[in-house]
Amino acid sequence: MDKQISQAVIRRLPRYYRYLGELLDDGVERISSNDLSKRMHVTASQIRQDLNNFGGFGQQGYGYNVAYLHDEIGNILGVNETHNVIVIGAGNLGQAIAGYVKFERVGFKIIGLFDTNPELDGKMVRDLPIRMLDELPDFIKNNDVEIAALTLPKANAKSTALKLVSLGVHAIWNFAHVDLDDIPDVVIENVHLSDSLMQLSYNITKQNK
Amino acid sequence: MDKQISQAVIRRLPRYYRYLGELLDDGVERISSNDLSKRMHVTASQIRQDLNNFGGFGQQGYGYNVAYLHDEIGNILGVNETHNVIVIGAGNLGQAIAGYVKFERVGFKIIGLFDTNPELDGKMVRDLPIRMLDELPDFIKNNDVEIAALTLPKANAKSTALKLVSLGVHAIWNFAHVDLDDIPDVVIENVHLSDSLMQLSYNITKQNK
DNA sequence: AAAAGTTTGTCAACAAATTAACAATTTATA
DNA sequence: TATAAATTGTTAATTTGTTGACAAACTTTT
Repeated sequence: MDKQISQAVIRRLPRYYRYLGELLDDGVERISSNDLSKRMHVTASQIRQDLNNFGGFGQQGYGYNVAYLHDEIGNILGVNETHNVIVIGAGNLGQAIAGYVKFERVGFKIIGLFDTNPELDGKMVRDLPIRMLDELPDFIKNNDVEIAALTLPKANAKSTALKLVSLGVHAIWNFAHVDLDDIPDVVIENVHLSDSLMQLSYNITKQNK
Repeated sequence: MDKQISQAVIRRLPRYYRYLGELLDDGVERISSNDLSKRMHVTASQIRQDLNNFGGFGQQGYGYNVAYLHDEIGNILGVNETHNVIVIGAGNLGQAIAGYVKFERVGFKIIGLFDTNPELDGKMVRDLPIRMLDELPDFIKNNDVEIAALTLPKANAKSTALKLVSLGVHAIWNFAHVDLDDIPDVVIENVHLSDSLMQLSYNITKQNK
């Protein structure tokens, strides 16, 4: 058992989830892989192949029930449970991420915001106080922190990540532009805005040739 | 000619560029694909294969000259020229992106920040005034705007993107969580933070099984 | 100056991912 | 209720991407 699912498939799941959510909002009850493929600009075959990694959610001659499939993918992604999140680095990006998780993302709850700058100590960002980094050990001990978003300069990212892991944080959502992939016992998701912007730049440059 | 380079390769280029930049900062003069592969945790074969899509930058028996290769990849990515950027949506994320591009990314210059909320009109974000969206046509006419970062609610994303394209913007860096891939004559780079967080969630959930 | 050691660029082999095809099954229609 | 149409799950074929291998070319050592 425990067939290994490729990251290529995992990367597509949130997109399916998003489209199914929209269909749900639009009151669509059922959809075939063919119809969905047209909306999403992917092949129907890929949709069926992807979904079948996790089980047979459809029915021949009928298609997929939108509400059911949406919920099932939600389960697979783990967004039907709540994950507590703290943000390390209360700069612009940190505050933006904190606000984003708070207002937009069900399944995630933002419970703490930390920084090293003493001038920010106690300052409220919406209804969360900015705390100093030395409060981290106690805070994590007293709260069930699952995910830490790292929105701080790359110089401090690695050491902070190691500290977080040693304190019991299971997952890091890394916005610092440095790779954090050789840390054991933790799940890392890198968001390299820098890389993304360069990819855009490449595609512009290519087009102008 | 004009061999099509796969997106898999393009996605790796910024990472090479980043590592080469660090080597450069550390004063390293030359590096072999083998040494680089160990640092980056990829195969040497992949590095050589990737680079050779664009030309023979190395030399047998010697390896790659760090400064030269860094510069060449910079050229390929188009980050050795300056691209003007405007940000549409002056919320937290918009301000964070504006600040990020301004202070961190050479090759990109942030020249405008727009919003629809009249209360924000004229407010300064660092040294940039927030402008109203109806100033866009004139602004774009008078400035060489290449990239627009979209940091606004998804409801307005598509229509705003279409408007931007009709005004002559070539590229969109899209942070709204909606796909903007069926717009012609424009290069789109989607940054779906939402998808990224769900991938993280999946990997946590998977690990707990 | 010759020999030994490195390391690239590239071709070939292999692996992974995507797409196509279709039998089995269900739904819809007559 | 029988027939036609639709659509999945799954296997097979194809395409794409990655890794291995090695001759050719360069660098370093003796």
